Amino acid sequence: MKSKTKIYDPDKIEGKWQKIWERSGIYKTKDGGNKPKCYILDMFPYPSGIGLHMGHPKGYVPTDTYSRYKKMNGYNVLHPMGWDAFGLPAENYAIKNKIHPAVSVKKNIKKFKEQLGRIGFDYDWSREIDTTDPKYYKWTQWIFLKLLEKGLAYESYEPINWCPSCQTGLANEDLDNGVCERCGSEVEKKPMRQWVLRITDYAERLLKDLDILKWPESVKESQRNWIGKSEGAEIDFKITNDELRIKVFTTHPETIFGATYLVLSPEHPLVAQLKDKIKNWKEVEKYILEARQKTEILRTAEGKEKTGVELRGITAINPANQKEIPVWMADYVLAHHETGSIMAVPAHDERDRSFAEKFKLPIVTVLQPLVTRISGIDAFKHREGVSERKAVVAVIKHWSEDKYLGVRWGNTGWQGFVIGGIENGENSETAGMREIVEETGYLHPKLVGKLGETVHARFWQNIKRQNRLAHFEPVLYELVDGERNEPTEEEKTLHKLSWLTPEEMCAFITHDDMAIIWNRVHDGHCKFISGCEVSSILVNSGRFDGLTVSEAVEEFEKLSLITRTTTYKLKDWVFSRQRYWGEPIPVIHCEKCALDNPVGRGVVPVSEKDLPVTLPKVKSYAPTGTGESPLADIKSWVNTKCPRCKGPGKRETNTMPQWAGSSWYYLRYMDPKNNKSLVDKKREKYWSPIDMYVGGTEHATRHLIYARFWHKFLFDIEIVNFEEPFTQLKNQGLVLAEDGRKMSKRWGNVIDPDGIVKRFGADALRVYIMFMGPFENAVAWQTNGVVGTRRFIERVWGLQNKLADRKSKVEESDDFISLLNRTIKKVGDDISSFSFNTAISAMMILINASDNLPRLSRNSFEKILKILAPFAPHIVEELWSNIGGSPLTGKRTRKSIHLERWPKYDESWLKDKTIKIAVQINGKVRDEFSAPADSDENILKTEATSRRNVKKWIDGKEIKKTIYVKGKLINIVVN
RNA sequence: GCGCAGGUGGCGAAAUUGGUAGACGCGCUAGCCUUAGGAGCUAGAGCUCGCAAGAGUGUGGAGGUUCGAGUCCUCUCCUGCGCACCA
Repeated sequence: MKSKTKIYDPDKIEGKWQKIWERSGIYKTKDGGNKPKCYILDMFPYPSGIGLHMGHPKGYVPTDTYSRYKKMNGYNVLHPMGWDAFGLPAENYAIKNKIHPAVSVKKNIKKFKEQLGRIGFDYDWSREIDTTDPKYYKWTQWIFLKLLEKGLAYESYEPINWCPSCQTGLANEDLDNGVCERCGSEVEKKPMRQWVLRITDYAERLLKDLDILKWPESVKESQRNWIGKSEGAEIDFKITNDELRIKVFTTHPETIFGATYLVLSPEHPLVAQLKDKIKNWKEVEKYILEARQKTEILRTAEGKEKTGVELRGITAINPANQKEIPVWMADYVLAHHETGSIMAVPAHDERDRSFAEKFKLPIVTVLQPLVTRISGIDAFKHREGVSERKAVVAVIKHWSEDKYLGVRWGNTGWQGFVIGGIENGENSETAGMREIVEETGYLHPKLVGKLGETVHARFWQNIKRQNRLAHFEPVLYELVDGERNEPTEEEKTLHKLSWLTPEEMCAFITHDDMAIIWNRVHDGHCKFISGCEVSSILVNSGRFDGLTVSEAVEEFEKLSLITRTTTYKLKDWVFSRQRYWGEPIPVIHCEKCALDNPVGRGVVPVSEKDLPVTLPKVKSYAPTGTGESPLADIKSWVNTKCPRCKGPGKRETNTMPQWAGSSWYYLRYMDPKNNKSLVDKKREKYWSPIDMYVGGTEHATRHLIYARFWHKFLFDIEIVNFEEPFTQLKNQGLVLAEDGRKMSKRWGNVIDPDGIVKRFGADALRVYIMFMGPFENAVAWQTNGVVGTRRFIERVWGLQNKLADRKSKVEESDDFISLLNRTIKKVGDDISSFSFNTAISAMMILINASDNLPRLSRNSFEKILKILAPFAPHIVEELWSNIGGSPLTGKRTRKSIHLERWPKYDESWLKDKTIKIAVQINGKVRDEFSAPADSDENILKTEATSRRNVKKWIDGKEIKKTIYVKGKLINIVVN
């Protein structure tokens, strides 16, 4: 009999094992072998001076558990960690405190590593990387050289986003509603030289390959939005009496005949060229200046009220109908979007309509709905001829109630409104009057008005055995009174009439053409009905009238009226920053080479053997504000030899953005020490792609799109063997403060992981983080919750006192053994599906049950420790080692529990021996009883009906049927 | 406005995918015990009525399908996230 074990002291045992693990190297990963590989990656942290925050373990602890589980299941797991250490905070800290960023970064990394170490992760630290290490950024620069070589990096002089506070240019991705996402300053447009990466060349692939990724739908959707593909056409509008043309982009080229005016954005370059011709230049100039002063936010925040000014003296020719149309300027047209100019089709575009209405511009309808019956007896037969007919559709309102007349055509089952042909000499209104009297017998219809555009319908007329194309003119009438001629018997069988409320009418209508008309009367709630196909055909479009949208677009294209194009919202990646703390862009500017080759502007790449171009020491890290980085001041560094002509050259002084190093870091972990290549081909082939990538949602459109872009490029130049870097992605939820707000210094509600580890131990913290809610959920921190998981951990600790002696046999109940087996299965399944919270809940149930046993067998205890090992690695290692000693020698005879195999469960124990059957009467639970698992259905039913609690519900009633759900319940249906 | 997630006790949440709603944990209540602690043990608890047995009711709301609905269908309301005068 063992003596009582000492008190659980996480402080002691956790530190002890962390040291032993590190010394023994049990977490070192081999590159290769017979085991299947599994690459599990956490998004690496930016090592800020504040140290670890709760968000880090929220993501890192679950992947660590997942990693340990995979290892125990025979996988060769790569689970590395490193530092994304370039970036503004370190630089700003340097400016303020005059400490070189490299120094503070080193200090921060040390702190981060210690803090991570205290939580007990299984990282292979021999593969640690740091993006600011020249040995690392040599390869970041190398990738840039390759991009340059392939024409994917270029210098541009277009105006870019400039943050006046951070004193640097920014990419579109770095803006948050027009504001610098880092400091919140209003961003300006500033023309300056910059390096840009041609990410747009990859737009289509970046979009298409999203389909093969196992990523959260929301992240994929964000990326689709960001790429912003739109298919349409470009159309040139010639300016009247001028050689100049206005190019517009539209997603609806079929509406070209409806383009009644053009609109330029205030920034449109053509405006300057047209200045002399514009008669109201003063007014236009004022508008331009006003627009320039408004920020983008202001412009859009003003809502839907549109402003604009006509360019008097300028007109354009609509190439479709040669009509002269006015040209306007308005800020609802955005300069940076597509061509910065539009053809306005007010009849079919909401924005254009409100603009046209405000400024009294013509509105020409060029599309009308076409409904084709595609199923049922009246389905349109595409191969047969068509006879056309004009008809009126009369919607008739009741004289005193809010009801409308529904007509059912007795012989066809068709339900809708009064319909009749329009005869010679009639218009739709008069034809409708006549039809109402003829068809319904009501004598006093009053015309209310037409109901909008013609609705076309194609269907098969079964009685006449022919296709019909009907042009329905909808007209609304109201009856003055109910006076009526009694209809003939024939009429009565032909047309069954009923007065219907608007809701009833929706349900009554059988075809979409009628639904479209009804929606014009009764605003919009009528759903379209299956069996019909709704499309549009052209009208008011000259000889193209009657064509479908796709037919028209095809025709226009043939005539070169339009040029079909696909555009993307994604813009090329502005890649240079006028700051110090980043990778130097490895090129040299040479004036002599510029003369030899004006196209290349004298940009000469640093030769590969001279990489890395290291950051020099500077006196001042502060940005110069001139649009040049602080590097420009270091003459000894800037002035160098041109690698091509050996003449004098100047180094590029811009640096790369923070996203550069993180766009490929996952490859370096595979082969972190390689100084011959970025990554060894064999190793890359072995480890790629990443099987599980975990991080926060804030990287949905930047890091994840940049990294995919670089990866695809590296695939193209055959550095990597697979098109996508991260096959599976998961986002951990936020940790909110106890008050439900974000944790922030400002609110004083920050809980730091270190403090929790000190008070409760790393194992309790780990278990709590995973237990607090589903992995992806944002959940509020509760320190009391950690108390709960600490209690759980201590209960596990206490189990060693129940441990039976090696020699003595222990009888554990069937129930317990069954529970143990089921828990092994459930915990494994749950880890695989990232359902850590339910895995822990299952283990709690098991531990509670173990706690209630008088004695626990060694075998069971070991299994319990093993399934707990991925969650609470320290305590299980301690307990494992406690029971590992031989009672004779006292020597430790076993290796770490983390090198053990995941226990197997026994299928035969997963089934219950006895089952609990619930008895329902009409679906309500009234009783329950236990029975052997193999009980016959009839015996169970007999038992159920004979029970007292059941009898009182069924006595005197007729049992209509009895449903038995195997092993679960019996439902008795009575009336 | 468009798209994507979600709405279940006082709280975090479960629910084998159509079969006993609320497992597990926090908090709470009562009792016990003690080395007075952020401790342990036992019991209780969705809500309403009731001393209780029990009955009614209950997964944002309204309908529907079904012997049976948190789960499926229709409509609707609310919350979070992304995009947004996107041509």
